[in-house]
Amino acid sequence: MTELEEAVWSRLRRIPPGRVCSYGDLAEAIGRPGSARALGRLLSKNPEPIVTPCHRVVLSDGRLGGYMGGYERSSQKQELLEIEGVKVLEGVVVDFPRIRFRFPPEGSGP
DNA sequence: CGATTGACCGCTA
DNA sequence: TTAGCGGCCAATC
Repeated sequence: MTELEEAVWSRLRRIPPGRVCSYGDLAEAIGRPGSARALGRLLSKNPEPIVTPCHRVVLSDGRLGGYMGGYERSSQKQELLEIEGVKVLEGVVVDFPRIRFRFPPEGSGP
């Protein structure tokens, strides 16, 4: 488990149910703005897809993006989100800017 | 080592 | 407004 991966999982676990963030948001939160695509690569090999809520990470325009290795399983990503109360229409998170989770500035946590 | 790949992002036509 | 395209960074070949 690399240090980068650990940083990613720990931030991911702080996103509450019913909220989502973008890959770019996550990248910024771990102090690596611009590495959104690289993070997607990491999430694609997420060892524990349920405990680590990688389904709460979507594209910056509100589209779902991939899940568990590719775009094929994004429907399952949608189901998980809807269970948490996130509405999705036509593969797009409804009202994405409003339910978007803002990561607290670094140092404000434990 | 360099080259390629991928669950992305933002600008341009 | 909607497509397309290049750039980005970390892992893999």
